[in-house]
Amino acid sequence: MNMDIEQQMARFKEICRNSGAKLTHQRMEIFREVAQTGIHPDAETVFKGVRERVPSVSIDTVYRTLWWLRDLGLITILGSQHERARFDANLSRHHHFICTQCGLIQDFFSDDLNRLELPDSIRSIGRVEKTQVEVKGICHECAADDQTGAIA
Amino acid sequence: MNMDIEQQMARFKEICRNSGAKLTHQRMEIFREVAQTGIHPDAETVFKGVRERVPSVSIDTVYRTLWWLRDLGLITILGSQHERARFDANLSRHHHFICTQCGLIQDFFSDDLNRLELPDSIRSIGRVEKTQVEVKGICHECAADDQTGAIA
DNA sequence: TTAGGTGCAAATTCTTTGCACCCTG
DNA sequence: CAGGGTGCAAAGAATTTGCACCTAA
Repeated sequence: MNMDIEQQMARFKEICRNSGAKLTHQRMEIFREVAQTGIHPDAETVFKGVRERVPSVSIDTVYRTLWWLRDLGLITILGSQHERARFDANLSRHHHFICTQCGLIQDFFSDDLNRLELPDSIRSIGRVEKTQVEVKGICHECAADDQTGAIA
Repeated sequence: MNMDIEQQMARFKEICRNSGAKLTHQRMEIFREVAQTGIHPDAETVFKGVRERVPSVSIDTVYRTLWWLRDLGLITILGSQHERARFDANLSRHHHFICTQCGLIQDFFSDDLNRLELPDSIRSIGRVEKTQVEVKGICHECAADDQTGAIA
């Protein structure tokens, strides 16, 4: 189901090299930490784990590296992005489209999606209270902005 | 699809009264602000909106009220909870079970869910890059802790 | 060698808390 | 009138930044 850790490390090294970035000890250990755990750690947790192997590592390097890994597409971030809490008063059954560029969260509705069947394996994890589909992508407005040729 | 705003306000007032809490001007306007917008605002955005109508309101009241509204079940919070960014190196297709009590995020897999059909309405929002199912609930460990009778 | 990367410490930004005063019930 | 709720200001977290030194290539 998941890539072998050494396979992931190899892929990481290759992408890193290709991007022209330096392959430092810290970067390798930070990526390894995220890749080898299944717990979806936050920055602090990654930091503590890496520090066991690289005692001199600093929290700001962990942050810088995590965002850099995201930019390279080697890791993803849960939630809308690396964003603050956002609130929703719509209690009716709905789903979310999240623009990964501007942070827009747009509701959408679908009876089909409301009827989703979850796999049995869920029961071994816990009691389900709510199921929602989360779609990530680029909203039309951001797509247009990109074309209009902003700085990039 | 969505409750009418005045209907929502009425429901809010009732739940508020039933809970024994006071129905203050601030609380009403903060709830109204979240309920009347579709943009899933963050705390700062709610604050700015409410301040137009209640200039004296303070940001800490907004935070306190938002968490209180969540506790009453009148609003929900997007993302795992009101939590920090969390990272994921598993790039293969998977879905998440999120425990709303302890913050556990557990991956699960399902070919059926991978084959989800999104409604056409999605196309009017933007270009889809990734679709994931997010299941929220209480994990077995938390459920067990609750029984063992902690403080509550 | 040398440009990018790191660690440190300080700055920001976001969120929470203590406390005196205020207002709903 | 009483007790919960609010605003203020200050404290605490979480995250980012400037800068001098370090190190992979």
